[in-house]
Amino acid sequence: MEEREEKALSQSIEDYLKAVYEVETSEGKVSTSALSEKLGVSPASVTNMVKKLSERNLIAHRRYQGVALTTAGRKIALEVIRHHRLVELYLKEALGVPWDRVHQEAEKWEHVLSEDLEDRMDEFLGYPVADPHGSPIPRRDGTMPVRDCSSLVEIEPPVQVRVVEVSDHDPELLRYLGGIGLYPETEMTVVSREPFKGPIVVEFTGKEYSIGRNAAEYIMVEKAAG
Amino acid sequence: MEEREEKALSQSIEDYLKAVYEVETSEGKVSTSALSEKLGVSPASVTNMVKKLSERNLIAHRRYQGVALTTAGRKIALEVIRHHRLVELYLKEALGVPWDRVHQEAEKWEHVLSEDLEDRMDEFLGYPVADPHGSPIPRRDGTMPVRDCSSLVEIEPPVQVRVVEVSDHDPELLRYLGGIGLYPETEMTVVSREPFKGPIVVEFTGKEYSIGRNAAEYIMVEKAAG
DNA sequence: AAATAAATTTAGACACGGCTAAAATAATTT
DNA sequence: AAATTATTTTAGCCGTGTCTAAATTTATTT
Repeated sequence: MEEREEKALSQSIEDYLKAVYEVETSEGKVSTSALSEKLGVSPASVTNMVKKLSERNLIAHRRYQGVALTTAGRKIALEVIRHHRLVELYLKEALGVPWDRVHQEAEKWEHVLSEDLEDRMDEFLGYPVADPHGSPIPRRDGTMPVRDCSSLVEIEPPVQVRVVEVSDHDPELLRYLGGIGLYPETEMTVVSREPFKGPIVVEFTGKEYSIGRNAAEYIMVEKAAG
Repeated sequence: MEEREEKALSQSIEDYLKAVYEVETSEGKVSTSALSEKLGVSPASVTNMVKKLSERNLIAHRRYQGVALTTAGRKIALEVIRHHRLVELYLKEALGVPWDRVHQEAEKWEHVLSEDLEDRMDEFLGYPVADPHGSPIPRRDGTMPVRDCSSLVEIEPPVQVRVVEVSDHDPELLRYLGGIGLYPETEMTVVSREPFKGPIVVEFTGKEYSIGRNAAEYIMVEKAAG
């Protein structure tokens, strides 16, 4: 019986919380400048908003030291991400939107999806655990599936791997990978890793492909046939 | 080569233009207070916004006299309404959302639907001409299908009619009508119209129903088997 | 036609979420 | 350790879209 108001959150607030979660996950620390870059706003705007979110107890802020999500903030971030990833998969499965475009659409849809429609999409999709890029979909209870995978650049060839996830940060990369048929679930052999930051050579469906380090960095894999 | 900027319109602006269109259609004249009521904002706010829309040449405004859409404004209003109605039908057909709830969801979705997704939904639905309540869906070219129908209260019994449209302004009414199986396309006989503002008696699927004037007012029909 | 009532507009304020420029703090060089 | 650079915060401004209270115009009574 405290001040549980369940007040509607603005799209901006949802975007900030999601960004904090994502930076927290990929960088560990969440600096003002990292958020500024991620959200495409000025550092001053971030500081401004951080103050508000911290007054609302959605994040914790130590001046000049960066921010971290509170439990309440993390819950909301995960809800937004769940919406985002469910929508991505829904758009691909139900409406045939190509995987390099679902992200952009989901950025808007994630903010207008009711719980009822979330459930309907979830059911339609058969309670999926990952979006079209292989990113895990947070569960309804606000927990995130944990996985064990590593970047393709860290793999010691030769070995058999399965693609788990591909970063969706660059549509161009997605089109390239889609073009050669490399998706999550694809099983392939890592043939070699060329020296001097050369490409990683992989083989699947009978063909060999040379994948540059830049691209390989964004491909997460796990050892196949464990 | 004038000042065609294709600037993104805010959700508020879209809501105002849609409201002007709807009031224009149902009342003829569009007063500040009618918009105020429809949009749930104060009359002063309406005047304020009207000024901006009129500077943008989306509506024409004569002080103290009301507003009217310009060609540009009408085009946008119809695009928003097309989105709204396509989404309503899509939610019902693809996700099984009951017809008394699609309106509320569509109010949010209409503002985030890309042209690409509009087309995909349109195709999925087989290029429909009406939403779940029977309201006509504006065409892509910005024209509105014209129809010839009248309110059930104006019908002289006895006569055979087909339901064309049911107002979606009240979810309660929709649940009631859905409960007795009265939807657009339903064919029925208007049996009698009781005097002293009594109910209209109709018959379909072998049963008779007494429909109060209040409800009947919101049911649009056309003569069947023309 | 004058008085009253209703509708509309103006004036001024506010919350939100952005911005730039300048000040404060932290990190890195030299 | 002092100086320089980079990061973060503060201060103050702006546009959007809302509000209330007061003034104005139009409509309706009497």
